[in-house]
Amino acid sequence: MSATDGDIMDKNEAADKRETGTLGKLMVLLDIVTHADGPMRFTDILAVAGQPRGTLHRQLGHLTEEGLLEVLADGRYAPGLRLLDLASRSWARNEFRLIAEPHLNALQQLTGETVHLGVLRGASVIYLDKVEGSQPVRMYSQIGNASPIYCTGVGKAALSALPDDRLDAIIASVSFQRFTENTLTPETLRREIADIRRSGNAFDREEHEVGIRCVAAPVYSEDLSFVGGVSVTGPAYRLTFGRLEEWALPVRRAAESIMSGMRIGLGPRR
Amino acid sequence: MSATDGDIMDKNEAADKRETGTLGKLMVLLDIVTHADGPMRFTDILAVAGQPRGTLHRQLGHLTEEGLLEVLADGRYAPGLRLLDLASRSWARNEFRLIAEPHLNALQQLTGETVHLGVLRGASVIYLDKVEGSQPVRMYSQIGNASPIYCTGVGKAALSALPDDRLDAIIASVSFQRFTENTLTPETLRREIADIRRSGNAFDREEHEVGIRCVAAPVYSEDLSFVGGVSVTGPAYRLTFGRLEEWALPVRRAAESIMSGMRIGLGPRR
DNA sequence: CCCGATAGTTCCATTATTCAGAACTCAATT
DNA sequence: AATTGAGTTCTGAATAATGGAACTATCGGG
Repeated sequence: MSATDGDIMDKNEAADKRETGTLGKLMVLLDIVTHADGPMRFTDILAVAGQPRGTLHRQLGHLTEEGLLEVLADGRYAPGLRLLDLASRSWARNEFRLIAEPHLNALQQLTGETVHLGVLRGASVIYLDKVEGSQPVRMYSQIGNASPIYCTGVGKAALSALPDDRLDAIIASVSFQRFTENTLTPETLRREIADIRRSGNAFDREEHEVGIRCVAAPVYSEDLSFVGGVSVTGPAYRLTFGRLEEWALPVRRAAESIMSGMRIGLGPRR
Repeated sequence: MSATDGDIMDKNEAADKRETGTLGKLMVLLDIVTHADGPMRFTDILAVAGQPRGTLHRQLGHLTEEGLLEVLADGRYAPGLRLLDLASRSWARNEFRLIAEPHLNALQQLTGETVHLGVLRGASVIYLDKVEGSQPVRMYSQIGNASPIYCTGVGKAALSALPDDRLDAIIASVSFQRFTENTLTPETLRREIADIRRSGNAFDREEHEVGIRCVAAPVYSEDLSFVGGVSVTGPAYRLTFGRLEEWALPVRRAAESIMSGMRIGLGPRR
């Protein structure tokens, strides 16, 4: 009851209001640089960071010394390699991923299509793992990516596991972008969530990308400290609606296996 | 005058002496947690961090709020998902990786084996990219992983591009661990570096992992702001010594293509 | 039920870092 | 030579981090 209660007291959980002292300010800078289209010059960062020049200079210096940023030969700043090292370690040892791995492989074997494991974080889904059919994993091609909740199978599956208040909070906080003709709106999303809760499966019918469909099922821990989903994704010509229905059960089964694995693997230590 | 002149005169650039203010202290903690075998309790961290409890508590709190760490249901700390997100962004836009990608693919097509791109960072090699062959052989290699310099093809190739003083400094700073019967020692490494400088190719003859061999070639920018290498890696039964020789040239060619790509892609902006 | 031990959290005066803005250097332009 | 733009360094003043101790919670016996 202590660590988990992500109480919904604040509606304004906007990414802008941070209260993490010095670290928070530095992370804002790191975000600016990693989110940019390419390397940024000092002046470019200065313009968006809204900090005095002297201050910014020292901050970037610190980030660079720690390897979180890198200074290119021309003086521009780019994300640093230290990030890759940190991430690869955190990925390799992630408990949820390790527990899910065999089940993802099994599901991949069964379907022959790409299998994803994603987790809800804030109002996005972050992909924790993926098992591809013919081609092996291109690690960061997808893993680590943050994707919208409302138009991915995993995202919708995850949402269906949340209590209504948290669901409402998230829907309210997201701005719905229309990626394809089928992309949901807040209203249609709510209706779908109700369906998913009933059937146990979420579908993505070309809602994010034309030609891509998927079946997903929610995966969550009892205390909702982990909320995510598994999915099978593939091209529309292979994933006919019949196929989607056919694989709905196996996907659900995989999700359940992962969840029981989590109870065994994580439960005893509480 | 003492505070400012942080000239590069100090030889003792051991990883312990950081001068990055508050950020440095936090990064030490982040390293502790990401390098651990598993999630750590508060007290575990306290023991190795050597900080007062109150201080440590606040620091961990800040790291957690920023998503760099995560608190599990039982209170233990694990690396946070924010790291994955940051890394995936920095990876996707990495200039060197983007320039090298097509050449890595070509090399993979030609050889059918796994191709790596790695970069020197301090006394380790960090893998920036990997293109796997169609037959997945499970081996220790992952993007973002930091591996030892002295027993990987990419590592040795990278070393060969360095001037002697930097080479010496690195060799002196590394503790040589014996992974297999063939793992090099400081002396044999120096001899090999000389060979690599002459021939343009580095080899790994089961020096890191039994049954795994590789051919590599150095890739570096003119000003040595980028020092790394490309390699073709595979199981010993396929990568006979004859094969290694046969692929030495194509690997060198790929390295050269990447370097000329770097001159075009990165040069003009300097 | 109470005791002691272990684990984690909060408080607050002290101290060290960070801050902001101006002054400075350096190089490219006119 | 003078001007602009880009980046770096310096300073007292403001702020955030520090560390020690006091506090709470949880657990395992006796």
